[in-house]
Amino acid sequence: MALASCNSLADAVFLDMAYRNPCDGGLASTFYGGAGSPAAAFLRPAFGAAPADLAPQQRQPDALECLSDDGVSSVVVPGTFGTPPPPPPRMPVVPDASGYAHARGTAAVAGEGSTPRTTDRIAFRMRSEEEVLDDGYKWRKYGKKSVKNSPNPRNYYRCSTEGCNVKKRVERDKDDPSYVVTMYEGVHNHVSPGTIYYATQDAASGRFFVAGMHQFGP
DNA sequence: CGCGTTTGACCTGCGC
DNA sequence: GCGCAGGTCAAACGCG
Repeated sequence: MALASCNSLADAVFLDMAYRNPCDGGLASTFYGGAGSPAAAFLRPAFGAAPADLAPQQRQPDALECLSDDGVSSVVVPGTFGTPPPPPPRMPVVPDASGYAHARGTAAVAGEGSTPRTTDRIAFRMRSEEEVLDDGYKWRKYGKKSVKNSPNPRNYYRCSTEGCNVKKRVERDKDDPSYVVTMYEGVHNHVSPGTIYYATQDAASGRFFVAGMHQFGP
Protein backbone atom coordinates (compact mmCIF):
# COMPACT_ATOMS: atom_id res chain seq x y z
CA MET A 1 0.00 0.00 0.00
CA ALA A 2 1.27 3.39 -0.92
CA LEU A 3 2.31 5.54 1.93
CA ALA A 4 2.84 9.21 2.29
CA SER A 5 4.06 11.34 5.10
CA CYS A 6 2.75 14.25 7.05
CA ASN A 7 5.33 14.93 9.63
CA SER A 8 4.32 18.46 10.33
CA LEU A 9 1.08 20.03 11.35
CA ALA A 10 1.05 22.02 8.14
CA ASP A 11 1.20 18.80 6.20
CA ALA A 12 -1.58 17.42 8.29
CA VAL A 13 -3.72 20.41 7.46
CA PHE A 14 -3.07 19.99 3.78
CA LEU A 15 -3.88 16.37 4.14
CA ASP A 16 -7.17 17.19 5.73
CA MET A 17 -8.18 20.05 3.58
CA ALA A 18 -6.82 19.44 0.15
CA TYR A 19 -5.81 15.99 -0.79
CA ARG A 20 -7.58 12.94 -1.85
CA ASN A 21 -7.07 10.43 0.85
CA PRO A 22 -4.19 8.02 0.32
CA CYS A 23 -5.30 6.03 3.29
CA ASP A 24 -7.88 4.00 1.44
CA GLY A 25 -5.41 2.27 -0.74
CA GLY A 26 -5.20 5.12 -3.17
CA LEU A 27 -8.89 5.11 -3.97
CA ALA A 28 -10.95 8.21 -4.07
CA SER A 29 -11.35 9.41 -0.55
CA THR A 30 -11.77 13.12 -0.29
CA PHE A 31 -11.53 15.15 2.84
CA TYR A 32 -13.50 18.28 3.24
CA GLY A 33 -12.38 20.37 6.13
CA GLY A 34 -14.89 21.50 8.63
CA ALA A 35 -15.89 21.31 12.20
CA GLY A 36 -17.87 18.24 11.40
CA SER A 37 -15.05 16.43 9.77
CA PRO A 38 -12.83 14.05 11.61
CA ALA A 39 -9.98 16.21 10.52
CA ALA A 40 -11.26 18.95 12.74
CA ALA A 41 -10.15 16.91 15.65
CA PHE A 42 -6.63 17.72 14.68
CA LEU A 43 -7.12 21.12 13.20
CA ARG A 44 -8.10 22.50 16.49
CA PRO A 45 -4.95 21.58 18.33
CA ALA A 46 -3.01 22.40 15.22
CA PHE A 47 -3.79 26.10 15.25
CA GLY A 48 -2.59 28.60 17.70
CA ALA A 49 -5.77 30.62 17.85
CA ALA A 50 -7.49 30.31 21.19
CA PRO A 51 -5.76 27.15 22.30
CA ALA A 52 -5.37 28.30 25.86
CA ASP A 53 -7.75 25.67 27.07
CA LEU A 54 -5.74 22.90 25.52
CA ALA A 55 -3.02 20.96 27.23
CA PRO A 56 0.47 21.55 25.84
CA GLN A 57 0.68 18.12 24.32
CA GLN A 58 -2.59 18.82 22.51
CA ARG A 59 -1.37 22.11 21.19
CA GLN A 60 1.87 20.64 19.99
CA PRO A 61 1.40 17.13 18.77
CA ASP A 62 4.73 16.23 17.23
CA ALA A 63 3.68 13.48 14.92
CA LEU A 64 0.58 12.64 13.00
CA GLU A 65 -0.16 10.06 10.41
CA CYS A 66 -3.15 9.00 8.44
CA LEU A 67 -4.32 5.43 8.71
CA SER A 68 -6.32 3.22 6.48
CA ASP A 69 -9.37 1.33 7.59
CA ASP A 70 -7.27 -1.71 8.26
CA GLY A 71 -5.10 0.21 10.63
CA VAL A 72 -2.05 0.26 8.41
CA SER A 73 -0.40 3.60 8.75
CA SER A 74 -0.07 5.83 5.76
CA VAL A 75 2.41 8.59 5.32
CA VAL A 76 1.33 11.52 3.24
CA VAL A 77 3.64 13.19 0.76
CA PRO A 78 2.31 16.60 -0.27
CA GLY A 79 1.72 17.04 -3.95
CA THR A 80 1.31 13.40 -4.81
CA PHE A 81 -2.42 13.17 -4.82
CA GLY A 82 -5.25 14.08 -7.06
CA THR A 83 -6.91 17.38 -7.53
CA PRO A 84 -8.61 18.89 -4.53
CA PRO A 85 -12.36 18.72 -4.04
CA PRO A 86 -14.46 21.54 -5.43
CA PRO A 87 -15.76 23.54 -2.47
CA PRO A 88 -15.59 27.26 -3.23
CA PRO A 89 -12.61 29.09 -1.80
CA ARG A 90 -12.73 31.44 1.13
CA MET A 91 -15.86 29.96 2.46
CA PRO A 92 -16.89 29.18 5.98
CA VAL A 93 -17.14 25.48 6.40
CA VAL A 94 -20.67 25.17 7.66
CA PRO A 95 -23.47 22.72 7.13
CA ASP A 96 -24.80 22.59 3.62
CA ALA A 97 -28.19 21.52 2.35
CA SER A 98 -27.25 17.90 2.57
CA GLY A 99 -26.29 18.16 6.16
CA TYR A 100 -22.70 19.09 6.77
CA ALA A 101 -19.33 19.67 5.30
CA HIS A 102 -17.57 16.50 6.14
CA ALA A 103 -15.00 13.90 5.40
CA ARG A 104 -16.12 10.94 3.43
CA GLY A 105 -14.02 7.93 2.75
CA THR A 106 -14.71 5.59 -0.09
CA ALA A 107 -12.78 2.38 -0.01
CA ALA A 108 -12.85 -0.90 -1.75
CA VAL A 109 -13.24 -3.95 0.39
CA ALA A 110 -10.31 -6.27 -0.13
CA GLY A 111 -11.29 -9.26 -2.18
CA GLU A 112 -14.64 -7.87 -3.19
CA GLY A 113 -13.78 -6.76 -6.67
CA SER A 114 -14.15 -3.22 -7.85
CA THR A 115 -17.27 -2.19 -6.00
CA PRO A 116 -16.31 0.57 -3.66
CA ARG A 117 -17.99 1.06 -0.35
CA THR A 118 -18.57 4.29 1.41
CA THR A 119 -17.29 4.24 4.95
CA ASP A 120 -17.22 7.77 6.35
CA ARG A 121 -14.36 6.38 8.33
CA ILE A 122 -10.91 7.66 8.93
CA ALA A 123 -8.18 6.92 11.40
CA PHE A 124 -5.34 9.02 12.67
CA ARG A 125 -2.22 8.00 14.51
CA MET A 126 -0.88 10.76 16.64
CA ARG A 127 1.74 11.08 19.32
CA SER A 128 0.05 12.35 22.42
CA GLU A 129 0.05 11.80 26.13
CA GLU A 130 -3.67 12.40 26.12
CA GLU A 131 -5.74 9.47 24.99
CA VAL A 132 -8.81 11.54 24.20
CA LEU A 133 -8.11 14.71 22.29
CA ASP A 134 -10.27 17.78 22.52
CA ASP A 135 -11.89 17.93 19.10
CA GLY A 136 -14.67 20.28 20.07
CA TYR A 137 -17.29 17.61 20.36
CA LYS A 138 -18.74 15.93 23.37
CA TRP A 139 -18.16 12.19 23.51
CA ARG A 140 -19.72 9.55 25.68
CA LYS A 141 -17.79 6.39 26.36
CA TYR A 142 -19.86 3.27 25.82
CA GLY A 143 -17.40 0.43 25.78
CA LYS A 144 -13.93 -0.78 26.44
CA LYS A 145 -12.45 -3.90 24.95
CA SER A 146 -9.12 -5.61 25.06
CA VAL A 147 -7.78 -6.29 21.59
CA LYS A 148 -6.00 -9.40 20.50
CA ASN A 149 -2.25 -8.96 19.97
CA SER A 150 -2.34 -5.65 21.76
CA PRO A 151 -1.60 -4.97 25.42
CA ASN A 152 -3.68 -1.81 25.28
CA PRO A 153 -7.46 -1.78 25.55
CA ARG A 154 -9.62 -0.12 22.91
CA ASN A 155 -12.12 2.47 24.04
CA TYR A 156 -15.37 3.18 22.24
CA TYR A 157 -16.98 6.61 22.19
CA ARG A 158 -20.20 7.94 20.73
CA CYS A 159 -21.06 11.58 20.08
CA SER A 160 -23.32 12.54 22.94
CA THR A 161 -25.30 15.02 20.86
CA GLU A 162 -28.82 13.76 20.42
CA GLY A 163 -29.44 12.34 16.98
CA CYS A 164 -25.75 12.23 16.08
CA ASN A 165 -24.43 8.69 15.77
CA VAL A 166 -20.79 9.43 15.06
CA LYS A 167 -18.48 7.02 16.80
CA LYS A 168 -14.81 6.91 17.46
CA ARG A 169 -12.44 4.25 18.68
CA VAL A 170 -9.35 5.17 20.59
CA GLU A 171 -6.45 2.93 21.42
CA ARG A 172 -2.75 3.18 22.05
CA ASP A 173 -0.46 1.91 19.37
CA LYS A 174 0.61 -1.57 20.29
CA ASP A 175 4.08 -0.96 18.89
CA ASP A 176 4.62 2.47 20.35
CA PRO A 177 2.34 3.36 23.28
CA SER A 178 3.33 6.99 22.96
CA TYR A 179 1.08 7.09 19.88
CA VAL A 180 -2.69 7.21 20.06
CA VAL A 181 -4.72 5.71 17.22
CA THR A 182 -8.13 7.34 16.79
CA MET A 183 -10.67 6.12 14.27
CA TYR A 184 -13.72 8.21 13.48
CA GLU A 185 -16.77 6.62 11.94
CA GLY A 186 -19.69 8.60 10.63
CA VAL A 187 -20.43 12.25 10.07
CA HIS A 188 -21.62 14.77 12.60
CA ASN A 189 -25.04 16.12 11.71
CA HIS A 190 -24.54 19.20 13.83
CA VAL A 191 -21.99 21.94 14.21
CA SER A 192 -19.21 21.76 16.70
CA PRO A 193 -20.27 23.27 19.99
CA GLY A 194 -17.32 25.59 19.92
CA THR A 195 -15.64 26.10 16.60
CA ILE A 196 -16.13 26.99 12.97
CA TYR A 197 -13.26 26.59 10.55
CA TYR A 198 -12.71 28.60 7.40
CA ALA A 199 -11.24 27.15 4.25
CA THR A 200 -9.41 28.97 1.50
CA GLN A 201 -7.82 27.87 -1.73
CA ASP A 202 -4.37 28.55 -3.02
CA ALA A 203 -4.74 29.79 -6.58
CA ALA A 204 -1.40 28.43 -7.72
CA SER A 205 -1.68 24.93 -6.43
CA GLY A 206 -5.39 24.62 -6.16
CA ARG A 207 -4.97 23.33 -2.67
CA PHE A 208 -7.35 24.10 0.11
CA PHE A 209 -6.18 24.95 3.55
CA VAL A 210 -7.50 26.38 6.76
CA ALA A 211 -7.56 30.14 6.64
CA GLY A 212 -8.86 30.65 10.10
CA MET A 213 -11.24 29.60 12.74
CA HIS A 214 -13.77 31.14 15.02
CA GLN A 215 -14.47 30.16 18.57
CA PHE A 216 -17.87 30.57 20.13
CA GLY A 217 -18.74 30.65 23.72
CA PRO A 218 -17.15 32.36 26.69
C1' DC B 1 -30.56 13.79 40.53
C1' DG B 2 -28.39 13.86 36.15
C1' DC B 3 -24.61 12.58 33.56
C1' DG B 4 -20.61 9.93 32.47
C1' DT B 5 -17.70 5.77 33.29
C1' DT B 6 -16.99 0.95 34.20
C1' DT B 7 -17.49 -3.72 33.13
C1' DG B 8 -19.49 -8.19 32.35
C1' DA B 9 -22.81 -10.07 29.24
C1' DC B 10 -24.60 -10.42 24.90
C1' DC B 11 -24.71 -10.11 19.81
C1' DT B 12 -22.73 -10.61 15.26
C1' DG B 13 -19.54 -11.65 11.63
C1' DC B 14 -16.01 -14.53 10.00
C1' DG B 15 -12.82 -18.35 9.42
C1' DC B 16 -12.14 -23.15 9.96
C1' DG C 1 -21.77 -25.86 13.48
C1' DC C 2 -18.34 -24.10 16.47
C1' DG C 3 -15.11 -20.99 18.39
C1' DC C 4 -13.00 -16.62 18.37
C1' DA C 5 -12.69 -11.70 18.15
C1' DG C 6 -14.70 -7.32 17.75
C1' DG C 7 -18.50 -4.33 18.76
C1' DT C 8 -22.49 -2.96 21.59
C1' DC C 9 -25.67 -3.01 25.47
C1' DA C 10 -27.12 -1.98 29.93
C1' DA C 11 -26.96 -2.25 34.91
C1' DA C 12 -24.18 -0.66 38.57
C1' DC C 13 -21.53 2.79 40.29
C1' DG C 14 -19.14 7.35 41.07
C1' DC C 15 -19.05 12.19 41.00
C1' DG C 16 -20.47 17.00 40.99
